[in-house]
Amino acid sequence: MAQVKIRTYSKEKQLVNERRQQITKGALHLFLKNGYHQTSVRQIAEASGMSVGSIYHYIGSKEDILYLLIEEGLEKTLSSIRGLQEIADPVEALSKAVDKWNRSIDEFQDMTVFAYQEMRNLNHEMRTRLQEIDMRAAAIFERILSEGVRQDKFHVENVKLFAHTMLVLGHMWAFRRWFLRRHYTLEQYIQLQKQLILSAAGTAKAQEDSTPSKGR
Amino acid sequence: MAQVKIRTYSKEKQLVNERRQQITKGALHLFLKNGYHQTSVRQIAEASGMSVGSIYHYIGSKEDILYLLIEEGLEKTLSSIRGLQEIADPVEALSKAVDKWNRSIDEFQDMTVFAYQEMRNLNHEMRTRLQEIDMRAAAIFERILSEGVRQDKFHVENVKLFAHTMLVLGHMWAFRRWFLRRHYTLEQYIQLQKQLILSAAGTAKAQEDSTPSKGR
Amino acid sequence: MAQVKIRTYSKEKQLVNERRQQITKGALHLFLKNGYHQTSVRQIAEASGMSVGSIYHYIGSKEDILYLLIEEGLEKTLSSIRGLQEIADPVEALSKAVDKWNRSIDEFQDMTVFAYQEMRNLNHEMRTRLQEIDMRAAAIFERILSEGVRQDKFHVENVKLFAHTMLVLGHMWAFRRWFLRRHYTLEQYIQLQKQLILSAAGTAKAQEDSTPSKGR
Amino acid sequence: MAQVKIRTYSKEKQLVNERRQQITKGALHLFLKNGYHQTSVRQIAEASGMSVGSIYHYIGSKEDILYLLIEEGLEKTLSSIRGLQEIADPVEALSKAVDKWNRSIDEFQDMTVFAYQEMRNLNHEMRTRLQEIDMRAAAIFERILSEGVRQDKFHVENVKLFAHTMLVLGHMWAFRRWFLRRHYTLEQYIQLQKQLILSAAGTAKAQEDSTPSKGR
DNA sequence: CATGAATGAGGTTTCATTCAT
DNA sequence: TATGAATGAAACCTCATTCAT
Repeated sequence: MAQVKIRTYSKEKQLVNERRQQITKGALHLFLKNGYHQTSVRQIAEASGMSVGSIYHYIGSKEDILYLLIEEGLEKTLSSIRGLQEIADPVEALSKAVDKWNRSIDEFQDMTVFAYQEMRNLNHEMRTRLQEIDMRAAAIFERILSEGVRQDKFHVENVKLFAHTMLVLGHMWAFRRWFLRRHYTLEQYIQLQKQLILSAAGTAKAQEDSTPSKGR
Repeated sequence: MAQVKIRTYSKEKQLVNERRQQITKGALHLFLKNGYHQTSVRQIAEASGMSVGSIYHYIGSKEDILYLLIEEGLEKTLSSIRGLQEIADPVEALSKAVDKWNRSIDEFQDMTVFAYQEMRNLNHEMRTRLQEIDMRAAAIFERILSEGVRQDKFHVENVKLFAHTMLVLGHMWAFRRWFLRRHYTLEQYIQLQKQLILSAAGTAKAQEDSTPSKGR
Repeated sequence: MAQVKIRTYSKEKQLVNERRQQITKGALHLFLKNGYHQTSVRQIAEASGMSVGSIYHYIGSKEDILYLLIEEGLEKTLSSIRGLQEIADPVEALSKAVDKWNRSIDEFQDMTVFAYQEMRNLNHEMRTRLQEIDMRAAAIFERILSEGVRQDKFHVENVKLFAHTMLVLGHMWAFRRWFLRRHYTLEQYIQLQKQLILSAAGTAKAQEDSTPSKGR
Repeated sequence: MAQVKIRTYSKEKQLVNERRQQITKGALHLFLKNGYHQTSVRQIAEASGMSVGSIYHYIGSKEDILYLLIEEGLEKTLSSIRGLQEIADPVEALSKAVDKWNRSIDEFQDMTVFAYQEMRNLNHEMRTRLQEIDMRAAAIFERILSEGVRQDKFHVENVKLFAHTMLVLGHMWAFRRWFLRRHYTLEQYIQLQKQLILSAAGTAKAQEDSTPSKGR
């Protein structure tokens, strides 16, 4: 749970945050386009309108940039499903969760794929910290599912695994886009995954839902 | 569908294949452990008992090694589920497919994760070629599912997507092992995913299966 | 003989001296531990509780800090033997001089070694200025020796060289400590060098001195 | 006593030695003129007619170059006094030893000063290894002195320290050349140090020697 | 007087690939 | 066929110094 410490020579928190934003903003496009290793710090400097020296004034290493970028991406993705566990009806909550989650992944699809690919370049501590963010997303799904099970609306044997599976089915939209985009629109994908998830959760809703749309 | 052409200065097909095997075998461990970019051709040469010069005699670039390695890995993973579409009973076939697929992923988990992470370093043609292999795996699931739907054993709206989802749920065991291994054994995972898939497929079997085991 | 001029933007001599003291005090430990080149101005700023900007307010360059530091060190080392030429008996004076000199070197051994190693990084003028300090130490020995020769107590052909040799034999305790400390205590070293010097100076005292102690 | 291992990608010992010679030869002038830190590997590459890449084919780091250079210098300096302990007459042997040693130092004076200054930039193992070479020189002096003491020609209380002192008095000619060259020729210096050493060694020879020459 | 953000040249080292042997 | 020496561009990162505030 301990925060990842990133070296900076500045003591002004405000400025540090600003500049780091500037750096990650500049790096984002380059990283997504060319990958972490194929992007040089000089390029990042140029793209973010700073000098190389200044960059190292606010971060300790190139790795730190990668970390900050992914962290920010995960947090953003996560924020879309915050508060969904407050919805009273579990079926509705789950349905909305799938919806929001998939749209969020769609919005940050590049980032999502990127995270899968480049997280290996982070040290253990950083990776652990990012996995924690991931687990916070799972926890939201988990609570919805648990409530549904308690209300006997869902029949899910292992809530934790089910939650993670939902997470991954969202990610799938991003990392298998080379296939999915050829066959489905986001709307269709959401619709279909919703059915799959609800029916796997053993709810009657799944059947009703399946009639209208006709996939492709 | 066109084959990826890899440069070689040798004309003896037999020898070329042998040497390429030798190269990928040497590279495998290094790539999995340190990643593609962190592995140098010199290291690969050492590990495979060849000289750097010889390596470039049989391949055209470092990228080619990456390609060969992943291709081989995917083929191996795929081969575990070959022939399953021959099974008459779709429910049994699907159940077996999930079983085999997950065990196969488990066996090649490093390779699976690696493929997710490093495929970005391949050029378009190579990536396309590897995706085709992937689709062949999906096709097997697809045929099983289609047959089940035809026999009215499964109620799956979109067979293609369902097949891909099954693929990904297998991969998930590899790329989320940091989480899954802490909570489940492979057996438990297979059991639980089988239930999820069968129940999502709308088969009665799912309910029966769920009663005995109690997850964790 | 001209003083080395060091740039400052301040006109208050008092303050300049104070701040320079502060700087060299902060730099001392770092320079001795990590060397001149391996120490950054930022580190010095931190260690001396000043900002980088302030440092450059009172000195002109990093080189200046090196100069001030060594100058101060040499002056301190020198001050231990000041006034010894006043002693009437040349034999006693010489003996005391060796004693004091070696103890002084021992006290500032890190500084002594450091001066040998890093003086090369100073410009010609600075180096010359520091060599003058060195010669003042030699001059003290020289006067003692000359007086001894005049009184026919010493038989030294070249007084100047002998004086410098005495200086160096003191330094030796510092820059060969990796060897000397393994075999001798400071007391033993002083005792033995005293004998060597007195006997080289052709005094009878040397023989007497050599009998009691048995070195090691 | 263990050899310092220096990385190389070549297995041909002959070639490695040749190229390392080439490197150190190129570095020598630059190091002596500008110092270790002020010399870049790029400069060394140019000076030695190799590419930067090639340099790193034969050494592991810049530090290694420094080590090789100093080692070679010390060995050369040492070789001048090899075999002197074979001389039967200790007085003659010692006299010759001082002579040879000082001339050797004179020949390699830049290297000698350089070694004093830059050895701090080597790691512990390397430094230790170089000190061993130093001790081999001392051992030669030691054996001569011991033999003289056995024959009652010398009266030296601590032979080991005396030997080291002789070493240092030689070095002194190099690192105090800024002073010594102004006042003495090498011949004079040798003459005077010979007297000092012989008289400190308590031999009658010293007195005889002192009469003819008149120093300056 | 005091600060510390900003700079950009330059440091060491690595590496995929070629080519003469 | 096989070798591995050679290359040189480019990687990440540091640092003394300045100057606007």
